[in-house]
Amino acid sequence: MSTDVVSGEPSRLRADARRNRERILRTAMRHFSLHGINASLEEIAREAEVGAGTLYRHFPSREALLAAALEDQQKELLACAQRAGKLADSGAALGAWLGALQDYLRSFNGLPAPVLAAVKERESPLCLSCNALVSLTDEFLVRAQQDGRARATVTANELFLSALGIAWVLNRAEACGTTRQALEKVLAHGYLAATDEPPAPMMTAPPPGD
Amino acid sequence: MSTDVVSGEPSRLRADARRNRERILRTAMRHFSLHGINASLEEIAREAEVGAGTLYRHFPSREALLAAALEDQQKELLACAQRAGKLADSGAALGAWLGALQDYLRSFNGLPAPVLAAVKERESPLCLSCNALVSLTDEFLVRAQQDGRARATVTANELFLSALGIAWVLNRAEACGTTRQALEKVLAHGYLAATDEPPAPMMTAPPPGD
DNA sequence: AGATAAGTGGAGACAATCTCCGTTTTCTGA
DNA sequence: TCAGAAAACGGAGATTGTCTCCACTTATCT
Repeated sequence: MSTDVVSGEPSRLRADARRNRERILRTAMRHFSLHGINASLEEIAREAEVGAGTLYRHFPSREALLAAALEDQQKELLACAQRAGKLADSGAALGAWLGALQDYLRSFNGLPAPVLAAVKERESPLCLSCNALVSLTDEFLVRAQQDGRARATVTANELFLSALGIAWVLNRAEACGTTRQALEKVLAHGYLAATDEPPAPMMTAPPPGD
Repeated sequence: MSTDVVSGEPSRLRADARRNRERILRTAMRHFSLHGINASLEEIAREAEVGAGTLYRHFPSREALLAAALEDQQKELLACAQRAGKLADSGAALGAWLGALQDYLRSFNGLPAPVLAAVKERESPLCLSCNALVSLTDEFLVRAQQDGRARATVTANELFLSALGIAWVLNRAEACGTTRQALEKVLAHGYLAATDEPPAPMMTAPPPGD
């Protein structure tokens, strides 16, 4: 928000304030990467050489700081979405998007929790970007559904939340006997055998030749 | 552990110790139910009218207290497993088990987190029961796989972790646009259309007429 | 009843969050 | 260029929570 490097906004912040904000942000990114989203704010303030009050004035809550610290990764994610959107195969596009989402959710350890919280609490600083994530998921999903590549009864919300759940597990459980690929595959195909029961009263799947 | 009401163990605990343990446990169950697994231990001690030291001697960690407070629910879960095991339809049995698991994981708000942690940390007081949960999942899954009801490439670990992920989401997101049934369905069938691609190099799918 | 081992409780060390307000720094325009 | 006003700073301290330590109390055994 407030001051993008690129956007020409002159930033009404005083020079020292802008400097401090930047220091805090840089330090926060390091600490969140290193120690997860629960990194000590006190510690961040100390290392950025500002008082606690300064940190809290710039970023009134952990989530506000988190949101600011995630800006880069969000841009990266949007770029991935752009690329995925250009894939001809809508099923592959959806897969690519979900993969990118997993990457994003791994930016900081424990990130899925505040993201999930932001989905419901509409006042969260993360809320804006979260809604965007659900919307994007919706776009990819709908396109895949129109091509008969995704089940028609799945909603974007369900899919997004499931992806969040997987990300949460992987955040803590990687190398505990499972891989990201394995869980993504379960999410894609389910655990039931394909022949078990027609899951949706969907229109006859078109033959592979478009 | 230590003293089951039923098992005849005379309990080497002194009378006052046993009394205190019981008070703590009862209070803890209330607080965990009310405020989730992060309920203040200090508060629990105060309300149980014991010193902090007493609480920590009986239950050296939050997880130890949690494990003790969950004994009842675990019994209930095992009973469910018994019942599910008697179902003739192995697919339905697996579904019933996963449902019971969801119920269990909703005993206290936030429970999936320590359960997941316990899966990897082998010293956790919750570890024992967690391993049992994975084993049970395995039994149900294998049976369903033998009947061709579950995909052969899914492992119990993957399925259990996925269920944990869903439980985690539901713990916090129910009424945020999704229901438990919806997420369970996604887990069961996946998000891809059934015709998309044979998910496993499995033996030729039998024609719909069994 | 008296000895002794088991158990108690709460003071206190420590860590983290967040607020408040006296002080310092920047900005502005005369 | 230099006040004066406004903006921002920082850190002390209130608060809450976890966990330990040990002087004291209480149950148990003989």
